[in-house]
Amino acid sequence: MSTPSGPAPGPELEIVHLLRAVVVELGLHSARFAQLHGMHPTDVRALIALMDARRAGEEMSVGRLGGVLGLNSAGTTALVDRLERAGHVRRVRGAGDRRKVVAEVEDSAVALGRAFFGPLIERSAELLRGYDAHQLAAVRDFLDGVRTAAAEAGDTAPGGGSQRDPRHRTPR
Amino acid sequence: MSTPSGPAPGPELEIVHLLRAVVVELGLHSARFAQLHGMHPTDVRALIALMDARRAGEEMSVGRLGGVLGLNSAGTTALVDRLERAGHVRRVRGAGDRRKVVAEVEDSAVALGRAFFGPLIERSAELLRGYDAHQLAAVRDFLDGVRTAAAEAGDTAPGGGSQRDPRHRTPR
DNA sequence: GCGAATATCTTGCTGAGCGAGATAATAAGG
DNA sequence: CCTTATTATCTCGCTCAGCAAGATATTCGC
Repeated sequence: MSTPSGPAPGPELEIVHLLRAVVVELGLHSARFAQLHGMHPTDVRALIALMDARRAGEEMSVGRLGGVLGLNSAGTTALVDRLERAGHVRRVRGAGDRRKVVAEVEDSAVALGRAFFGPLIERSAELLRGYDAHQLAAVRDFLDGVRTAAAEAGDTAPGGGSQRDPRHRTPR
Repeated sequence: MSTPSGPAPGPELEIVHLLRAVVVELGLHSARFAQLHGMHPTDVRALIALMDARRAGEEMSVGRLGGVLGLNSAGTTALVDRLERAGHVRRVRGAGDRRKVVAEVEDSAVALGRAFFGPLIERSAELLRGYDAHQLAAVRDFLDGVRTAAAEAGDTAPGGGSQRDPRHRTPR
């Protein structure tokens, strides 16, 4: 975000500013997780993407992972090398297409993430339990609206445009 | 966050998951801003911190900036060098303490940030205008609660502990 | 089966960030 | 006022994440 010295600090902008503060704070929390386990921010993002895929029951190939994270193939290979060396991930040849290499998170990595982020998730869920349906709907709609707005701002080409899974970024 | 394959996908966890998605999406939006202007994620974080300080009316020395971002002195010097070279920041000798070097954002950088993030901020504020006081309070309290929980999780030493302005990280 | 397309890996390089130490300015003592 | 310790920043050399280009292996169309 940024909110650079807004002239009118209305009640809405205060909340937007608060959301930005939350983003910063959660980013720092992820950084602590990374440092605690000798990982880099990108490694954490990769693990999150892999866990999301696992929960959704879909395979995450090395190439798709790179697309999600915005890395090229060389960087993605190095990333999976790091995660594999640390024992957080294992490489499995694609069942249907044997050119592909599917990255699967190890249960130990899932346990690591749960142990670190679990308390924060539980605390957040607990906060929400204190609200009625009317309020929950507001929170959900606001978050979903912001997410959609940010995603659309990326799709509707603001100049730079392509970042979403460019499969190497326009190889001529 | 991470929410690694929770066993009970209650209505609260869905919102927590949504918050994580928002964090990811806003991170990608910042990354687009960075790439659009030939900057790195750290540079964007630094500009945000500098604009926050400017709005709060306080000086941000090079050392304090490094502490906020979790960089050591060498990395911070290189960071400010980059920002200065790009014309986003200028170095000013500290008025009271002439050992310090205060980094000030140029107006052009503020304009850049406003132009890019302004629409998203405006859209978010617009969403909030559709809610009543009861709902606004829920959104505000939830965000503030999550922010506080994440910040406390960092302070109450989860093993790694010190990350918040460690002034070089405990030099023995 | 042969060539094009796809998916990953290898090689060499650029640059962000770290550790150690140099330099400059302030603060505390005598 | 001069010396010594402390604080703040900068310089140097290094490591490693990520990029570009090309090599290798597998699949698909004809």
